[in-house]
Amino acid sequence: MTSSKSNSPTIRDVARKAGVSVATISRFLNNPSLVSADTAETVRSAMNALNYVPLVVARNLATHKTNALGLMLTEIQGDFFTPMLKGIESVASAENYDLLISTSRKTGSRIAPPLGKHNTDGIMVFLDSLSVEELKKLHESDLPIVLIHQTPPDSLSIPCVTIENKSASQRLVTHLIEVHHRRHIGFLRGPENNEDSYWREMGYQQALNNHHIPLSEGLIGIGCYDRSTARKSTTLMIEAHPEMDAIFCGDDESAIGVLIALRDAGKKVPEDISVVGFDDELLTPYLTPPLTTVRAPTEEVGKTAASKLIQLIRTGATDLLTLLPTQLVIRRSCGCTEAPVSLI
Amino acid sequence: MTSSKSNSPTIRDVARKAGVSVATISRFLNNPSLVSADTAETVRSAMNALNYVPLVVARNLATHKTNALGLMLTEIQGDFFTPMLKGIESVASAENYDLLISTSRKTGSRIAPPLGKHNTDGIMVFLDSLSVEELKKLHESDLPIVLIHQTPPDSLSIPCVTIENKSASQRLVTHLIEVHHRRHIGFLRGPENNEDSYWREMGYQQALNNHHIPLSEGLIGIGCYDRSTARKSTTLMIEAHPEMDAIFCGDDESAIGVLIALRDAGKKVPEDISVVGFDDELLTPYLTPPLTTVRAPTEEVGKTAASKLIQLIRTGATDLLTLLPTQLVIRRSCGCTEAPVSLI
DNA sequence: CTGAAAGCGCTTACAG
DNA sequence: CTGAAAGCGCTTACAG
Repeated sequence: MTSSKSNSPTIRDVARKAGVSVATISRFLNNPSLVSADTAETVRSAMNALNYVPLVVARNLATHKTNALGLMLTEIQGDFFTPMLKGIESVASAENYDLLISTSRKTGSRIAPPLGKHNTDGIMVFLDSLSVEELKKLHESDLPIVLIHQTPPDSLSIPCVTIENKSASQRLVTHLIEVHHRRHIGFLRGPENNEDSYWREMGYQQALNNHHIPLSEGLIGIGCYDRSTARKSTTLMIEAHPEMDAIFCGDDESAIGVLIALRDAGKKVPEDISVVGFDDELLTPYLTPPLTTVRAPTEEVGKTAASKLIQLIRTGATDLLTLLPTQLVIRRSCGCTEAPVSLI
Repeated sequence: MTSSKSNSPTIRDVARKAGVSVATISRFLNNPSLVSADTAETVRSAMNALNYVPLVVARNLATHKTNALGLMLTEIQGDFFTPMLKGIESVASAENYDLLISTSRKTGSRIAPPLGKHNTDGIMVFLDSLSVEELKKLHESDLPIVLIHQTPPDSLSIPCVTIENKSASQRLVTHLIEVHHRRHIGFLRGPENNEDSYWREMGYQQALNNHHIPLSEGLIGIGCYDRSTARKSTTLMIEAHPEMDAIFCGDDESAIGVLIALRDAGKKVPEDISVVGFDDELLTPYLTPPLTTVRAPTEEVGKTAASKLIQLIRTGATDLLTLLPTQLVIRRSCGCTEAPVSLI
């Protein structure tokens, strides 16, 4: 016989059964050291007998916490998503936070935004899933926020965790120059305003500069992190610049389009032209030839973002910028001839 | 100046500002038709002026709902995960449910289970992320549950959504027999007790039976939905059964291991031996040769599971079993010689 | 159509 | 170490 209408026992039922006050039950739940050993034992068995589970929403209302972390993204897709979420979930659950996921597509005209102070203790914002205005508004509401793969807009100082793009790109392009003696190296940009792409381009420029190779606008192609744009851009570039002997793709998806365009144009990779990418997507070892690229530590990004957010929630502060290291993955599309790698 | 300590305005603040009672605000929020047009307008502008957002936990406590759907899984990984989650998220958010994700790894000794009545209106359980006992307990607590890719244990009648495995497998094996004239067809099982694998094997048997090909235990190999187990199994099988001229892999991951084992053994695919898989993972078109397989409608599974769960929550009932259709994807590893498919 | 009031199940000063 | 009581911000019969 419980006192509530629903079949779940409440803290009151446990208190009655244990012969103590609800305050004591609450203390036992939140800070067992506050109750005597005897009482603790009584409470424990009463809880077991009733199969009691505290109702989190009641606790949340009383404490003004939600114990939930939010993750905001534009779309659930792509190779990065699974490892990133895996990283986030692992630290969230280790720290006893629920994880709330939301996609920013349809922020239509609902009264409450999908994620905010009302249902979350803090949120992670992936790429530009939120407009600057929305971000500003949330930030001004004092909601703890951590940005992922995107630095904050001008005036806002919001912590950000992302990856090291420039130096890896520079090393990769340097590899093309020094090891494979490429001099006419193209670059395929990512979408407009994409920061990863920006820094990858900076690394590319730096490598060329260091080797006194002049930049050529004609060797910079438009990309969108997608295959078909890359394919078209590549076709145009090789027509205009037949001397091009390497292409650094802003990402692996583009690299796939590039490989196809080159095949169609009768160019051999890597004999005639080197192709390298960025991201190390799962399928890159299976491409023909296997793609030389840069591995981004995406799961680590997820973990770090969640950790920083929790730190921000708990202490009110955390590092403003965390740059996670990336790593060259040399396969064959650059011109190297490794022993065949086992894919298992 | 708000009445609460936190900086967020409460329903009380809005009521004061609008010069009405909190009940009216609440009504406006939940069922605007209950308030007069005039009042509605006043309330609306008061809400806007204060930038009011209802605190969901308070509402949840009052209504005894959480407005959240839970998703329970063993691990965040694999090709299926992203599309499944995408499907789930799309219907959850369309129906205004929050989505809570939890991994069952560390159900250690915490007081509350990660997902349950206390934080969720209902949950989806993927594969065997919950023990039969846990499932039973949750089900007895009257929590709405939908199983994904797994039928309920004996006594429990819990709705389930999964895919059609048997007939697709049968068609695929029939294709090997009728089109490519294979007679010594091996099968690589998935993990013990995996239902998908069980039905795939049934389809395999059925196809053989229909063509009066005797089953041979020696042609059934052990797999675990992973590459290296499949590789080892295959090596053993072809040694013992050099006459084997086709292998139906319980899944695509295994198919990768099989292809490697066959390459190492000097067998040509598909000339000497056909290889087909199941799942249609993203990288299968890039394998050598491109893999013939079966496409599972994973995003659809996610959508359907979420829809059924919501229906169950709202009406108290839904279909006990939903079987989503699958589709053959013929590429080259079976022996077919299609025109090369553009990968864009 | 609207308001006053009780209640949802917790937590947490405040006393003792 | 423990209890009584107020409060968290909503919703919802109950009256009117």
